[in-house]
Amino acid sequence: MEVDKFRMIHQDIVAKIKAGKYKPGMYLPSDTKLVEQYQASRETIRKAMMMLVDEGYAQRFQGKGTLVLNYEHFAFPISTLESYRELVAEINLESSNDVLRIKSDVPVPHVLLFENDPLDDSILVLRRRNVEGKPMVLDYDYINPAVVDSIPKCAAQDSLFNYFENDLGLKIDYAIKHMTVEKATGEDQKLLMIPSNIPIVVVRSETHLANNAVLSFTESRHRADRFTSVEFSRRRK
Amino acid sequence: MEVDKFRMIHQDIVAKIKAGKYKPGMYLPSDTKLVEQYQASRETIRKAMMMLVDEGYAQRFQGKGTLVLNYEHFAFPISTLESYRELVAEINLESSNDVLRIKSDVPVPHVLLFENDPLDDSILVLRRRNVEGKPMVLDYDYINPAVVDSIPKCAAQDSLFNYFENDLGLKIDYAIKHMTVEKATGEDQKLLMIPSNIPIVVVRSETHLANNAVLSFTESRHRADRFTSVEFSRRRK
DNA sequence: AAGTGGTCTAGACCACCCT
DNA sequence: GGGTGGTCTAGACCACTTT
Repeated sequence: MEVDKFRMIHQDIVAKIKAGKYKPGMYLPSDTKLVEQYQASRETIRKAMMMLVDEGYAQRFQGKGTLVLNYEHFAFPISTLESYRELVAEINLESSNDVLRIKSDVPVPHVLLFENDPLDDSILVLRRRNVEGKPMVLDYDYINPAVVDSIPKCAAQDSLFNYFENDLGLKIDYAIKHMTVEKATGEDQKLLMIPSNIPIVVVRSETHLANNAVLSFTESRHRADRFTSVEFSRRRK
Repeated sequence: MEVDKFRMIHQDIVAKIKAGKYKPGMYLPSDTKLVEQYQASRETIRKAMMMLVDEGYAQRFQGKGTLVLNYEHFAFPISTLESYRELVAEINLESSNDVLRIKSDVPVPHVLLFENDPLDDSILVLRRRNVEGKPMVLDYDYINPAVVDSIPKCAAQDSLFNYFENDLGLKIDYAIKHMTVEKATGEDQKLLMIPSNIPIVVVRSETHLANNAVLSFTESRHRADRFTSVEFSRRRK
């Protein structure tokens, strides 16, 4: 799948960390050794290493080496653009997906339009995410009909990200996400089966493709009492 | 300040974007032109450009050029390791800071210890952040006494980040942040002057230095009805 | 002194977009 | 075909840590 050398090296090392071949607290082989091992130039090795550092897998020390960190890679990081399926797969949670509505020609609610992006009437996909059998999240996806013709129910059932990337060949690139905490609406209470006093963590996002076109506007509504997010952040100066 | 060439170039371009010399929708000069302009090699130019891309300032298109994006750099991104002062300064909000408590030999609450990091009794700094005169956030900082001897009140009043980085010369590197939504405690209600039905966004973090030592454990408690977070996220594959 | 990572270079080849 | 960005190389010099 991966064709670039530095990506392959990165993937290989991540796999070895996950497999426990490189454990937290250990030092990775030095750049020079990796140059040997992967038959690559040092800058290529460094590119792979910098990705590990960015993701919180490792930390580099001048004169010493590259330390494997013990940051746990799980639990809903809102700033990482990953699909729900990828996330729950990583934490080994049992989860299911109810497709509650697929409807064309739906206008995008005004609150979701952060910028003045015009968008024709969208395709709305409403899904409920259940973890361990309990309703956790409502996802309202308003999809750009100029990019995607229609959504087969099985795609929504499985994973929209998968459908967009693998079936349609779209390249998802970045998103801007706004997070707030709001009171549960009547629909929240009904669909998530919660009392009115449980607040909702609302994440509204605008997802763009590599060609910068808007793919979708999404509103994710999480029951706040079960919501957790873990972020790894590096200081930028 | 900046000594590295690629950092200087990056800073220079960011400054030009902020000054409106490069506007959203415009293309930046090509790599080749920037090589000329800054008298640098192309890889050095690319390093600076990749930083812009990571931060959401720009997007690169093969065969076309580097487009300036109109992502707004403001509002509390919880995943960016920035100090409160840096953030509010960027949004031009009037804000103040009440130092409510500075106390030594305080044990770190158990909920803040994500990993099994042992830490001697810490220095607790409790502050209240007010925006436009209204209490918004309570910050409990439990600082590692092995790294920092004591906290002068004026440092807490101004900015702990500033004090650590500029006065003590510490190099802050990364943090792991956990976010949840919880009920307001009695202390929250009293200090933030809110009724009991307003929930609290709680961000618990563990901040590390460049030498990987733990600098502090922090618990930030935001009144949820005023909390907003904006994140820029790129897809990693 | 030897080994580590951090930066920078000059050059190469490729894939892509436009005219 | 000429310009753009994406990848990769081989080599250089530096700052830092360890022996």
